[in-house]
Amino acid sequence: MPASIEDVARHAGVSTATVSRVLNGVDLVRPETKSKVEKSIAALGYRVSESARSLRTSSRRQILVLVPDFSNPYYGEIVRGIESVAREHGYHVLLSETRTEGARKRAYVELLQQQLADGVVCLDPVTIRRLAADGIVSFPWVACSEFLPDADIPYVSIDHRQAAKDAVLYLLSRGHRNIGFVNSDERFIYAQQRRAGYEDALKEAGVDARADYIQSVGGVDYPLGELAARRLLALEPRPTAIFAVSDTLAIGVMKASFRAGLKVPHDVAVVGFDDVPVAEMFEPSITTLAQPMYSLGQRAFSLLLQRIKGESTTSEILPHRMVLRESA
Amino acid sequence: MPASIEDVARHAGVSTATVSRVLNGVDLVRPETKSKVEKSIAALGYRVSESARSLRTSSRRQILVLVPDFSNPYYGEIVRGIESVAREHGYHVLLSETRTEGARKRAYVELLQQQLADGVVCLDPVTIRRLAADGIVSFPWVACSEFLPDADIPYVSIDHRQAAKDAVLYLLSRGHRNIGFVNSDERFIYAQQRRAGYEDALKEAGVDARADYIQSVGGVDYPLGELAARRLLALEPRPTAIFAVSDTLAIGVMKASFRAGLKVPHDVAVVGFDDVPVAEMFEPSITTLAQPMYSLGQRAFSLLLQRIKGESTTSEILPHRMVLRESA
DNA sequence: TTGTAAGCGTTATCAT
DNA sequence: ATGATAACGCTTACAA
Repeated sequence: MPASIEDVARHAGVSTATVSRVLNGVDLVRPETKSKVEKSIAALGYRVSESARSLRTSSRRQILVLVPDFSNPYYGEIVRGIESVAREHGYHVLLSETRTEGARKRAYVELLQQQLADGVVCLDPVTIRRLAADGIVSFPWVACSEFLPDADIPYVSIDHRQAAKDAVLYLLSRGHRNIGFVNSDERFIYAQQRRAGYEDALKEAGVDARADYIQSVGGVDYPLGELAARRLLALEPRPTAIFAVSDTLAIGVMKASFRAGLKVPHDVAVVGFDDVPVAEMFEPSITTLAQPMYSLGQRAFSLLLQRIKGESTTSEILPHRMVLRESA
Repeated sequence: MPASIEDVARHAGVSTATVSRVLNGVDLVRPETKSKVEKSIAALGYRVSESARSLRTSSRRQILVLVPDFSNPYYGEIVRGIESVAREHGYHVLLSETRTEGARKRAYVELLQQQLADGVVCLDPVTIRRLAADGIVSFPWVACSEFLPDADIPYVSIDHRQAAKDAVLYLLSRGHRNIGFVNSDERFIYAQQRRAGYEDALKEAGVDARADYIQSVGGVDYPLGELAARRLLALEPRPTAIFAVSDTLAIGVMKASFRAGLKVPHDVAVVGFDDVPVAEMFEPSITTLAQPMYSLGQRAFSLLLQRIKGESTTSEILPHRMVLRESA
């Protein structure tokens, strides 16, 4: 049996109220009393029961992070950011993967029904839409990376449209006119915005957008990138450059290009998105749009904390950055 | 204010004990009573307070997973396995990254001092050693992937020695005699065992082991793989094959090889370890030793659950598998 | 089959 | 500056 606050109180010859006071560093406690209590705490190896504290304060000091895919380093970096600042504020991080619809549903129900977390950072586009559609607005949650422009839900993200435009503008500046676009799932805002950015750049350069140059494959897994590239490379005229909305897709695109006997960037230039760690290591190394994943996570938690405290919040757009490497 | 069990009881015209009974599906409750209660629960939108339940049962139905690096997909897969079966058993997963010594220390202290989790799955070699050294044995925890052979701590892992031997045997069978070995940190058991496997294979083939063919670089980050390769490739005679103890290191090795103007596998064959998703996508695709990451995670949780329940447990060795691709 | 009530370990209000 | 004590919402003997 672990020591309770009462054991400490008895040992120190004070009341539990006093022990609680030194525990929480609130109110005035006479220095001598305080050190007496601290000695007893040490002597008994006492640790406060988080469960009791949670019940009493109705706060778990935990947040839930909903992640589409644990094995995607993009999300890993964001989670790192979230955790780093959560920890600073005494919060712990509960993780749920929403890869499958079943998992997503369970997570959703738990999120709403049990109060095991004081708030939620949601990285999953589908769940974000669902939360908004269900009008979940009193519960403290924020969107990160993906978001809803018009809903009243705080988010942290980048300017996807401008970022995509930057990428395509770069390709145009290198003389490319036939530029393929590999998108994930256009139901998602980030995907819509990146597509808009792609089209913005083309229009600005006076280049006609060809519908068949746009491949939306519904996800960001490697094989989907290969699939998109196979389709794109079969087109006439064949694109001389391909912009993919994630590094994983870009890798798939390159793989398919190699299989087709094409050299990157000589025969087809490839630009990715995210700048995950492996982007620098791939052969050729990947030219990509870097998102500040770690900061995205940090800011998302800060926003969430404001919501938890009931303060008003305002969404944030963080800067992106184009990283020039070998693939384009 | 969310409805409490008392509200439900009042609404249904029964006692809180009865509500609790239908909540937990225990004891006999008359079907009519049960449905009456269930109606009230639905009507009031009642959800049990996990905090109160935790306090009462002194179980949080949460486990803590200590992970060296979130952005490494190897750990991501293991965490997925852990979470999948944890969820089946009604447990939630708390995540802490132990990348830095500071984070590691904090996590360690929290692990021991607060009872915010019913148990721990530890993936971090350093923390595993520390827990063992500190004689933490009454607290329910298990090691996963890394482990301690002689300590009395349950673990799930693979036969690292045999796996490494398999890899090197394969290289030998392809005619290689000058085989470099890139290890991470030989303070860790898995690293020691893989090195032993490397030496076993050499000995079995009657090939002399050269000390300078072994590079221990202290970690598995990409740049460390490049570093190791630069050293190895400067040797005389130059190794014609390199076995690295992780795919990330293997990728670094290949990168450095390309930079040195060498072709893989023609000039230098490369074998990795883990079979992370990108191993198949790299150019050339990576021949590697696949670990059953997902199963590792699943079994680790199962073992932990046994410990939590106070049942006796026995460590498990899961099968590995060599995956032949293009790099060797 | 159901109800009563004690108690889990805190925090916070009100006295003193 | 400190103490007594009432919650917080649940589970579980024990009683009925």
